[in-house]
Amino acid sequence: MPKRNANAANKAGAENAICDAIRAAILERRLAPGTKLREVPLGTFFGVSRTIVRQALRRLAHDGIVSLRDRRVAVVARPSAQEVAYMFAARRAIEAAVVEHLVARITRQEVAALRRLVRDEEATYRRGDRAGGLKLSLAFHETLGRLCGNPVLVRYLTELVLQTSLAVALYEQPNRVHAHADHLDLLDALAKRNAQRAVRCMVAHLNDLERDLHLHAPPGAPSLATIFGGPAVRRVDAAHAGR
Amino acid sequence: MPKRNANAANKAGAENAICDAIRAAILERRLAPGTKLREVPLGTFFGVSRTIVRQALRRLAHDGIVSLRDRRVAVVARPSAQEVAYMFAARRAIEAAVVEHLVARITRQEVAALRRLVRDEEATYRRGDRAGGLKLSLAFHETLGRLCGNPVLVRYLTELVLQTSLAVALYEQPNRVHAHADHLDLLDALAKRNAQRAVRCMVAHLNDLERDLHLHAPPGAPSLATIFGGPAVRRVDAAHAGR
DNA sequence: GACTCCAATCCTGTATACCGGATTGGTCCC
DNA sequence: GGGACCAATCCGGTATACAGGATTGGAGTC
Repeated sequence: MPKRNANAANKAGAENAICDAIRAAILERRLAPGTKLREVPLGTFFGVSRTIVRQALRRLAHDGIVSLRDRRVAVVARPSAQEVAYMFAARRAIEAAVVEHLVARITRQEVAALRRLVRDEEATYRRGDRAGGLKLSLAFHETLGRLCGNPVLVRYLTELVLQTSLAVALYEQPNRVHAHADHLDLLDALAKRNAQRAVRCMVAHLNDLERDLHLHAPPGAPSLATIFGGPAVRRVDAAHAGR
Repeated sequence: MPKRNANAANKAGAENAICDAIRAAILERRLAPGTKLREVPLGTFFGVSRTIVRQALRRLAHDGIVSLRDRRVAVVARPSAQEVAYMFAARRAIEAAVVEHLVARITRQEVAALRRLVRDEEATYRRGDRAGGLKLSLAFHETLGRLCGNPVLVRYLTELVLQTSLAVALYEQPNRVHAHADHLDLLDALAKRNAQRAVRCMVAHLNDLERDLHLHAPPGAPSLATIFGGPAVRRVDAAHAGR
């Protein structure tokens, strides 16, 4: 919960606070792609000057979730279909590496904990809480990363998970169902230390995720169609049927 | 060549100029790990204020080649042995992915160009120009990245190549010989579209590179031993032999 | 003679002032 | 009535001023 901490905030960590708040807001779909991020209002809200906000925005831009065109207002990134393809390819590479590392070093306890996480995720989805389920799903991937023990891979993975999350927000099909089985299959392979199968599971899982996006259809406009629930042309056609 | 462009510089690209200059200086071993990077002198040299310098340093810190402790002067990063191990592991993952992508899409012309590059590198080394050879060796890896066509992977690769370069500067053995054969083997496998062999070549190549570092021995001090050509203790012992 | 404590200086962190381009709303013209 | 031009305002880019912690050289003491 991004609480207003105007005067109580320690100056030092303010930049991290802003970054975290924006990252969280993106993950939780409270910040849609294309949303403007003005420096002064953000600074006022968090009780710091533009300097700090600017640093935070720069960092987020480097992480690929904020677009920082010259002399123009910063906006939440709206990756093109092409860019989404690239980031999924990169994510396959990174997560495959994570899984390979993990096969050698994961413990029974960790597998058990992950299984619990997946079951929790499944239950949350079944309960109809899509936002919560999504968050747990991401937590699954990030936990895998942390367990693999390589901070460099973790950094890249975290970055890509965030960007991917943005991509999903932009291109997802509304009635999509999340495949929980994928995660369990992967855990099975990990538990049996079957590297090839584990990697194949992970890659297949990410392929599914990507395939379920519809990367055609223009994200050109700020997705008015998404806002109003369907292609605007339909409605106009219906209203002015005689034309 | 980082030329002083104090007044002639366009303000806009100054930050990039600083980043590029520092990156180049690190690659060419003109900036040793641990070197202090003070904001004011840099700003004076490049004809901009601390604001720009600070942004550049921040970016380089994000890229992992500058260390930015709080309230202290920025320094060129000196990765620990542990961190070096992590970055090599990550680099193996990324470059393996690059090679895998490349197998499917590389053309005969591109292979030929790469072969020329390797021969050039070999000749440069043989001529005794170690700096030039190193640069061409890095160019080989970056060219592979660019040809693979995925900008995300290229970004990570570039980052890791730079960091690795820093690691080599810190831990290399002075009498090391560069193995040119590795690159040619890799090109062979690529030309024959043998993905498995190509990946194995690349991984082996990076393993060799890492193994030839001596990651023991303290990089704790700014490496006085390196500066004076040998372990300082020896000299002291020799001078005060009776003690 | 060497170690420690202290003060002057330097350097970084943050805020803010100023400049110039982008944006938007109004007005004029077609 | 619609579209294009223009001006006022907003907003981001850069430099700079100010504050506080780090560093270093010197003086004092054991």
